[in-house]
Amino acid sequence: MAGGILSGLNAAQREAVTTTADVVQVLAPPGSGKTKTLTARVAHLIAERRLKPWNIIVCTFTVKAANEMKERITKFVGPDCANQLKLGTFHSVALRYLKQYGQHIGLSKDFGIADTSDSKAIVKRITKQNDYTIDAGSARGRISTQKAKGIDSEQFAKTKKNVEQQEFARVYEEYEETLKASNLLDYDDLLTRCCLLLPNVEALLIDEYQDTNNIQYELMALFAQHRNVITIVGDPDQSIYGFRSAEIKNLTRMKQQWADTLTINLEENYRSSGAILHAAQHIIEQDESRPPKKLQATHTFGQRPILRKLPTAAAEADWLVAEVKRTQALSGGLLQPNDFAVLLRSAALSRAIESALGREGVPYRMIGGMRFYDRVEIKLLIDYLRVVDSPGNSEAVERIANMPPRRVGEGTIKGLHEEARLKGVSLWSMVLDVVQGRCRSATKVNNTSHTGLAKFVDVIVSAQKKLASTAAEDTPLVTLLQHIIKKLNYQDHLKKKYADDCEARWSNVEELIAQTTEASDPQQLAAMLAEGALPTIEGIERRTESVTEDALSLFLANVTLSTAGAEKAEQDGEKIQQLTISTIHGAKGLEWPVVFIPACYDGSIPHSRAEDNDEERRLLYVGMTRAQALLYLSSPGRNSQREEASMSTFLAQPGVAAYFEEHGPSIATRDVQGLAKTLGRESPSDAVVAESKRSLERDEDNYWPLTGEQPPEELAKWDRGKSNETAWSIGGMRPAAVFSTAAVTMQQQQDFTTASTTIKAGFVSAKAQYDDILEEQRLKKVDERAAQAKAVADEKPKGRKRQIEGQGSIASFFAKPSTTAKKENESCSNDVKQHDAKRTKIPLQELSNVNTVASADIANRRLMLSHKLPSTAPSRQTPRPTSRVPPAGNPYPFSSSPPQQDEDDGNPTTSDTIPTSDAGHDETTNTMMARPATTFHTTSMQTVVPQRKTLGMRRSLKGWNARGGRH
DNA sequence: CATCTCCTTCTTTTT
DNA sequence: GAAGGAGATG
Repeated sequence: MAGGILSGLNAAQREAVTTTADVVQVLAPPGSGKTKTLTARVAHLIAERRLKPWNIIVCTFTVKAANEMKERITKFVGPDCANQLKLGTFHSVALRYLKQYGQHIGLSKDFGIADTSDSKAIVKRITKQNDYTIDAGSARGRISTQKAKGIDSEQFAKTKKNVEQQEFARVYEEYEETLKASNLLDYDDLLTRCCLLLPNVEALLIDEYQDTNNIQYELMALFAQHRNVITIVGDPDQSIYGFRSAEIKNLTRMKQQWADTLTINLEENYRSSGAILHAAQHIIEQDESRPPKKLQATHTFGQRPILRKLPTAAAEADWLVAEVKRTQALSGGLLQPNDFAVLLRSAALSRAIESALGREGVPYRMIGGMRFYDRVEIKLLIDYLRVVDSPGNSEAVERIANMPPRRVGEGTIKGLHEEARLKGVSLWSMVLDVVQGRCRSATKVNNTSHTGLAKFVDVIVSAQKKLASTAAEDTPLVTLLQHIIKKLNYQDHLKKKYADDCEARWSNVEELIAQTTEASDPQQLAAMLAEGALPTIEGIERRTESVTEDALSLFLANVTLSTAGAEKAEQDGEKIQQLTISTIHGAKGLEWPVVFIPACYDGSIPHSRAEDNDEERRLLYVGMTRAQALLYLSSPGRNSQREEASMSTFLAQPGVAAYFEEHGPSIATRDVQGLAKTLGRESPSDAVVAESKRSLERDEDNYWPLTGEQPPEELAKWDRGKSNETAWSIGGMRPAAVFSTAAVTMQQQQDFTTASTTIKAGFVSAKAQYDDILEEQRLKKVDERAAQAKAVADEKPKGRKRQIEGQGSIASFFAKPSTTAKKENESCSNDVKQHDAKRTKIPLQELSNVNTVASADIANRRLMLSHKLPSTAPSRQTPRPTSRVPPAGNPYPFSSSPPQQDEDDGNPTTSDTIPTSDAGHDETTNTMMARPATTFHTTSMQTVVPQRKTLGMRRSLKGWNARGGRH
């Protein structure tokens, strides 16, 4: 077993996995096997240290990372064991504790989670009502910041200084009051409240530790306080969540608090080609305040990354798509759409690219950006469900009371809401009173409004009845949703309101139905409840509700905490090959063979509103280091609003250009072999390459001038107006040159006429000629740099350094339990004192006692339910063949392993291979909290739009095409 | 009083 | 493309 856990790990990784030190910091730069190390450590703790999985917490920052983590751990320990881990995002782990034990800190079990729109609406109402001058948006941000620091509204009010701060203090207080009245917790509350619970476990592991904020740090200390077994992995260079109050300082803070912290540095990169790594390294080293760090490439130098100038955002998108097709063809199918990712600073930049992809028929999917649940047509239905679940949520009630329109106006609703607030009741009960004539409202409600409200009440009440009367076996969630949809005449409403794209919107609704269907599946349902449930603790009461109600509120909680966007599509059980578009933030922890980072202009990266340019630089670094074999950066001379844009300062620095090519690679046979090696794949035969090459219009990146100007063909197009014939098809280039006198343009012109035959532009032939020499020089440079880096590193104790053993200042935080032995099933003393009245302690004793009993129970139940799990588990007893079995072909090498291990075979069937860049797809198979949110799309996407090539969920292509055509 | 339509403005990153 | 405002219409 141990051999299995450790196989494929290098010395430093092994040390991190097996160390007996309790507190471990693993500093893991990009591609150094961070996740692999963390998952192996979990497996080790279970297998060797005999920790019980339910006493281990694994925290990640994103749902995606949680899913991937779970999948990988499952490979080590099997699904049953993996399911018992408390694994998830900080927020979801906290949620589980709160749902279970929240009553001990005065939370009712059915609290809801306030999403962004709730918070926004609340703050806005407060500022408007009181005529505060403070901006609602920034106030919201400040509240979050305060909470992340652990400062509650009372505390803040005490320290208030100037008038402005007093005003903010009032907003903060009122905001908190409103949440309380509505029985809501916001995202930050999940963490702060969980801190009051003082949960206790045996081991805690945290991924992407550099992104923790103060509250999360506190939570970490609390989770771990009993045993102090903490393993974190992180990398200060990849800290990109400062806007969410992440504190890189938490790394040193941790070392101070636990003086015996063992620090392990991972220093080998198994992901990227040397050329990419060097370029990225050069960028990150522009930050002089950053301590120098060693990062050794293990791959060959490969292709230099590309830094390309294009005239406009639209041209950039066209060029990008052309490069995708070109590299795909020239690699002879070595690269598939799945291998490509477009990473963006902000989601809004995707439009031009989506439309270009759509035009060219390249299938793609979008991660991040507009979330599925945030789409108006979906959000509305979710709001209905939320109100059915907890009518006390006045924000949701206000949003849906007149939606679809029932002739109840803004004035009426706002009036009632205000009146309700003054009376200290919920808007819902106010509305109910008015409709049922129980009391007269001060607000005038005319007849039409009254009937409108009555209709609204009817929808909710009848839905509630439906929910109460539906047995668990009867798929309560779908039934409920269907009921609401019917009552609202929802399809008609969509038709009326969104005449032009109502089909797309309706298909989203069908998607939602499909999701709730999945979530209503008795197995899923039971699993969801089991996952959510922590072991029952004797003597501590747990409110039990009806299964159906539990299911609804859990479903809604998952919706709020999930980032699910448009996801995978399958056809005939095969996953469709798709290019990925993602924000850089959303791409953290992932990797692709080919990465494009377009829109590298000032104002985008670094973003014009960014406060911390160093963080923006790190963001670029994170983006660049996602690439394995090919990396393209580009910048348009004009942004999408046609304003002038200049190259990102990070890339315009002197010296940077040396790390980049100015245009896409020629991709000769040798290059294809190089790519294949970096990716650990089989190199295609020359014949195959030659064949696929034939489909190409041009086999070099020589259409767009390197200067970033428009090519003559484009000018000719402009000249001719809206002809949709392509320039080359009519040989109409004669007059075009007149528009430009630039030599480059002329050359392009020449080159262009012959590009499809033999003559190449100058830069191409030059490149071909000197290729070998260059490669040699590069390799030399790599060695030099490596030597330099080594010299620097050697000044300090090499690699990891061990710090003094001994007890630090843990006591400064909380009392340490008397027993510290780590024997299994140890029943520790009952007398963990409760000296902090504010905190409800859940002594470990209870957890472990109960766990030993309840766990068997849970294990059994899970055994039964575990078939939903992917067949990626090591077991051979593959469950029923689902369409989710990973495709047999085309996986990616497990990039974070030392190369020698899988050097000789890029063979998909090795247990060490994993479809890495496919992570999004594989989300389906994960059910961390039986997350229906990420388990959809397999069904309806294909039934609804089976024919479409573009499977991205944006529905705006029409508009853009129309606009594009107008030029 | 409610609704519709047309207009402008603004779009960072995530739980 | 979405949210918010203004102004006309029902």
